[in-house]
Amino acid sequence: MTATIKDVAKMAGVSISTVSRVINDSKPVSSEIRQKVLEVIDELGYKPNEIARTLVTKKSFLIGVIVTDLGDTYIAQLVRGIEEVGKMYDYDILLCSTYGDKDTELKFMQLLSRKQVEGIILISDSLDSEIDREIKDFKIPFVYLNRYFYTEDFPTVTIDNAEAAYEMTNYLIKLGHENIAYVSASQEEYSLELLKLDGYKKAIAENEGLVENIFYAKGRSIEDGYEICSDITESDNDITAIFCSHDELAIGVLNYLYDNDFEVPEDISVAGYGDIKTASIFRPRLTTIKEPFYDIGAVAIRRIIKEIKKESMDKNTIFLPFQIQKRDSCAKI
Amino acid sequence: MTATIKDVAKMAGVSISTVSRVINDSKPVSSEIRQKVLEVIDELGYKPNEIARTLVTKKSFLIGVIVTDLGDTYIAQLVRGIEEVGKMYDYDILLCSTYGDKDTELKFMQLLSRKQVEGIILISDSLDSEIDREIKDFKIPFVYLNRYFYTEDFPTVTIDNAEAAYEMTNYLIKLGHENIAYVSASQEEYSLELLKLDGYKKAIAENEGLVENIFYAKGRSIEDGYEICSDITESDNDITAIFCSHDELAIGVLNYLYDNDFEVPEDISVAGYGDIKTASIFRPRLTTIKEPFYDIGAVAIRRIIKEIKKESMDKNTIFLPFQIQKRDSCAKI
DNA sequence: TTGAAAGCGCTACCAT
DNA sequence: ATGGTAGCGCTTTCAA
Repeated sequence: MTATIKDVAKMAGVSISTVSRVINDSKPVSSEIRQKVLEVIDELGYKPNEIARTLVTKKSFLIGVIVTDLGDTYIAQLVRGIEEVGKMYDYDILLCSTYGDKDTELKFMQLLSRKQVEGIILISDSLDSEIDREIKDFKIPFVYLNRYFYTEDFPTVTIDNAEAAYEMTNYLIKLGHENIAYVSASQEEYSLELLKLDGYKKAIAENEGLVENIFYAKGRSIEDGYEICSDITESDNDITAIFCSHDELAIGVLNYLYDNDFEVPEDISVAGYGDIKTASIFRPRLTTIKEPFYDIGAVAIRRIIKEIKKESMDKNTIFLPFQIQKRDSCAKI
Repeated sequence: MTATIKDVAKMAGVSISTVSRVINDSKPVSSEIRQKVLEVIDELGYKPNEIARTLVTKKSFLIGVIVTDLGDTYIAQLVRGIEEVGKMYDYDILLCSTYGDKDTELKFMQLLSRKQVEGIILISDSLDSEIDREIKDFKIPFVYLNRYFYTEDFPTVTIDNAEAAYEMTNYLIKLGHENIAYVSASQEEYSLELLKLDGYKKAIAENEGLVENIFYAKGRSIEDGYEICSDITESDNDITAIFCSHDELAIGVLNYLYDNDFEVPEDISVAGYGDIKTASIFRPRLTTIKEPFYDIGAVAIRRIIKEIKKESMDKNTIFLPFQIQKRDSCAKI
């Protein structure tokens, strides 16, 4: 079997306390003995059992991360940020995918709690009151991340969505566009869509002569964008720019335009929201709002670790800066 | 503090053994006592500490997964397969990203071993002899996954790459193409590129009158594909189809063609390899070889779990079926 | 069917 | 500076 601290102690002719001291550097040990112990450790290939260690110290150095689907590139980016910063503080990530199912979400929360994670980051599309109760019971640091809803109920990190949509709309206006369509994904309550829409409306309102052209897609997928686009091109308000509330929608729009022989940006400009990976690969490259997914993940776990270490508490919602990523899909009229 | 088995025992007026029995269903317990215990568990919100449990049972239900970068969509797909099948057997995933660094790779191997994972899946771009030694020491189930090299040294799961390239080339030939360029990523030893190239060569050789047109890109990124494409279009052998050894290269090629006013597939056909997510989103949709990444991950962890459970041993290399994914980027000449 | 107790591998406290 | 030992929360003999 694998060597334990006992084996090391025996073979080195010292007590297990001493061995513990050298591997943890917790108390002074005479250099000869330390030397000897180190040798034995090397010889035996001894590796401390972190499970046993956790049992006594209560520190698992584990953070649970529950996601809907790693296949979403923005989620993968979030997890990258979480993981990388976590590692900086010696924390490991325990990963669970729900694929949107609320029951598994809850199940994983419990599972992670039993596995003694020191914190949980939940990335999910929708809010849930059950989660609320559950997480309060655990009383471990918790952060809730998502791209679709806003909430004050949970600690979260996000960007100022209204401002972002406002700036993008203004950018389009400055480019000379007078008929700017806005494609929203839904009208649900607490939806970030509402905030984004406000930004768009505000910009339109501030510019005399401009009117709102709002379209509601069925959802927020590429297909939904594709579908709504026919409505837009067939509407009689000579639209010259389409601003979509999600990159996925924008890519659907781009695809529709491509398939129907519209030139982008010559005939029509298209802007997205998010800057998912595909946005920069696609031709034409998508002008979009860069949501700093990696950073959001990084800040989220940083927040959790701070709370674990009982350092200064951040406020519930942390806002990160965004950027208007100007690329090829938008041009002057 | 959180309730322990002791608290439950005390409050239910039974021994901890009895409580253990009811939560594990390991031995018969009279139904009244079971009832009582269950009530107390519910009241206290007791959840067994999996760490303590692991310490005695030696079963952590943890599998370590070391990846280069979750940002690669194919890796995300692999991990999805790993995670989902893992969960079916109650296994959780401990995730580590190396970003290609060999030292961290090794560090994580050790870390995971100390965290008592029951198996390790390593997804990495290159082989390493140090890993070899390390993993033999641990003697826990191990699978090595990658897209670039072949090896008999480690258990792995892959597709028949030579056959895949052979079939794709044949498909192009059947489409009427006579001057088919092949874009390879490198000429390194043990590289899968060699196998793929063999497939291409074989197909060309079997068809009288056809000649090889092989181009070597600098690497396997989108940029590399973009770059090499100018060589191809400027060569004097009237190329009508380009078969790239990676989707990323193909997308670079597509982008170059787009930027230089070539029509795909009208002027030139382009085929990829891998079927990464972007391949199906892109316009034109990329014809490519579908590597079943999700399934590869799934089979990999299945193999590990089999080994943990000491079920029948698979052979070292498991081959999965692939598919020629016919889309819009390739057409009859 | 139930309970007592040993022990998993380790840390941390108390002695010396 | 070093050793002995209790105990972390649990499972698993062994007795009763």
